[in-house]
Amino acid sequence: MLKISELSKKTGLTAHTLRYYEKHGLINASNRSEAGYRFYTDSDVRRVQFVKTARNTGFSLEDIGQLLSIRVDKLSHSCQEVTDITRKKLDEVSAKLTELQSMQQTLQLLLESCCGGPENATHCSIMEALDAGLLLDREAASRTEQQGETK
Amino acid sequence: MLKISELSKKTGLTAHTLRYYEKHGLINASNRSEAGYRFYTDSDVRRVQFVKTARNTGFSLEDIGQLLSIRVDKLSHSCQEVTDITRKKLDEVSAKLTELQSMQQTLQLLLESCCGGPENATHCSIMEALDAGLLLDREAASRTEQQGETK
DNA sequence: TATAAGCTTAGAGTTAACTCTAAGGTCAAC
DNA sequence: GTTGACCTTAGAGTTAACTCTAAGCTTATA
Ligand SMILES: [Zn+2]
Ligand SMILES: [Zn+2]
Ligand SMILES: [Zn+2]
Ligand SMILES: [Zn+2]
Repeated sequence: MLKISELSKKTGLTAHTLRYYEKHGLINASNRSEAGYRFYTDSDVRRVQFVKTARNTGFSLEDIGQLLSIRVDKLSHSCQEVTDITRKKLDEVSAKLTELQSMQQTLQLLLESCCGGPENATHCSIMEALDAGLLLDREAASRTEQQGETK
Repeated sequence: MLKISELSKKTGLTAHTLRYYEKHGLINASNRSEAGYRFYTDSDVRRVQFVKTARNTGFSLEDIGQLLSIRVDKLSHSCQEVTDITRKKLDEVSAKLTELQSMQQTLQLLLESCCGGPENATHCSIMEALDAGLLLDREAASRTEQQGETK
């Protein structure tokens, strides 16, 4: 039987977060002391670790709530339900990934185009690209910046 | 001179968002009608488009505030200031990307390991992997699932 | 027994970027 | 001259997942 601070140490989640998860129905302390202190069983600990693992995998607390419902009554739930949740999350992650990759590429091109030096920004190709709606390709940006540098 | 709804159409930002940006010091309407209606000049429009482009590139509104300060007085700012902002954002994006890629891989492995079928989830390898803290590799997960399938 | 550390609760605050509402003034058209 | 579309403001609500605070018990240690 662990007290909340002990569970906190064991899981790396703060006591605040554990109480937050409890308030939101994800976890529970099986027992309480007479004074009301939470006491966690091994089973409670495993549930918390499940939540933490799912969290690290990217699932939202709402997703995790569903996964936990399945976990406690696997006979009443199918693999398909589990994959539905997983695939939905994968799709979200993939979409976000695509968006971020596009941003990364744009930012890299911007950085490559700019001299990054201490002179004033009147010739800055990053500013120009943002002004132009990022229509410049790498070469055009580079050309523009060089004009500034060499003038 | 455009009214706010016209600027909205032109930029794809809602009138609400445009007022929000104004409240936060990013943009402004150069003129107002006697009744207080906002009127935007071409210069205002270009500034809004700059904001939108920077936003699409991933910059926060705070970043954009700094970029705008540079934009209106390029002589007092250096390319280095611009690249500092850009590199910081690139680093953030790259970090997030790494995190999401790890999630994506985990989710893909989970999906590959699970049959996704209509039978009950007592044998589900996704649930097992989450229970085990995702220590299972692809083969182990697959083996586990197959045991369930073939019994 | 007194001090400190740890526990309890309800509830407020944080973050970013919107998003929306209410209450009312303005303007063009019919 | 009255709809109806559009504009104004201040300010509240949204989202997710915490994060923290206050006020007050409890427990362990010296
Ligand atoms: Zn330069
Ligand atoms: Zn530059
Ligand atoms: Zn299965
Ligand atoms: Zn399965």
